[in-house]
Amino acid sequence: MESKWDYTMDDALPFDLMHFMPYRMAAAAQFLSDQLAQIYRVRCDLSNAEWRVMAHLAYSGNVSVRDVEARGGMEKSKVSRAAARLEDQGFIEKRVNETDRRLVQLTLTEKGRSLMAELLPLAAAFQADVERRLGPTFVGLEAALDRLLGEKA
Amino acid sequence: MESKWDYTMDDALPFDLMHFMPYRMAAAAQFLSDQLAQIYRVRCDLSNAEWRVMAHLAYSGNVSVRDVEARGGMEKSKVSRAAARLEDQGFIEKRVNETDRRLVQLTLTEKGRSLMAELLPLAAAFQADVERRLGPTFVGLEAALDRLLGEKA
DNA sequence: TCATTTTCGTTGCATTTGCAATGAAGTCAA
DNA sequence: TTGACTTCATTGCAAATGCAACGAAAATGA
Repeated sequence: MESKWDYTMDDALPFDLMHFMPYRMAAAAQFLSDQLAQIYRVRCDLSNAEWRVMAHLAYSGNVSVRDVEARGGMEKSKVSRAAARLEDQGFIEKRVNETDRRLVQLTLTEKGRSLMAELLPLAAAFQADVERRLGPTFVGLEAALDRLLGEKA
Repeated sequence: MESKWDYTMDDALPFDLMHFMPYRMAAAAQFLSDQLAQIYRVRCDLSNAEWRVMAHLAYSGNVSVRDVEARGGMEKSKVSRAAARLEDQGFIEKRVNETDRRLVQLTLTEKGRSLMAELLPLAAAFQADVERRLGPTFVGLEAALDRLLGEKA
């Protein structure tokens, strides 16, 4: 009880925000995300959520809303709405999976494939640029992310 | 150099999303943020934005809205609103800086200091746990984040 | 078989967010 | 000093978000 109320800002804190991992990781993610958005926003005005759905489709061919939710860590309502917007813009097509009629299969339209044919090289170039900028530390980052994200799966 | 990033639209997997750095970094940041929130949400119901403002205050003593915006990479309106909510809850106090009356100085109240006295050890323990989980890869992660975030400053 | 439970996607609703506009305060230069 | 410009924080507003509720479809199992 005493220590709780005797806390003052003069105490040495067992905490250093600038080296706090959740903080740094969020900052780094935001940094990269902003840079990437700046790149593809020159060519189209996809939101971050829409880009991620498109990337999943380019990666996996055709997937259900559930797939994007599970593998991408996005809320299903977020995926659903991003997909609706992408369909309105004519980039993807939604159709019921005849094997399991609960599932909605998302597929790129010709227009969507055409867009990604432009965007993916930009994304690849960005990835290469990140590797270049990180230099020798890139390998260490990959190892750490493998380990961290491996815990989820 | 030939790499996994070469592709054509006819390939089954034209794009290796699972190794795309912005994607992985965002996933890792989300992962850590969720785990951290789970820890401090047992003790209070701070939003992520509110937690970040509190952390800045505990770290820096007293700061202006602008300071949190600049150093934390948060939108100033987000900071402003988080600060308003924290003031309503009695965790912080807002007062005009008499030297420059444009600035709003944020300071922890006694209640706020008390809360952080409980939360910071939990944060420190979480940091230690992350280090432990990452093992030898932790050093490499730190180096990469230094390099990446160093570009901003 | 048929009732129960689970899975999947959408939607309603309240909250949060980003962006632009605003106003107050400070700075600078003529 | 004045007037134009800049900086800081807040707020209005539209869009995005998270969560819970819902309905349709499938799986379960008795």
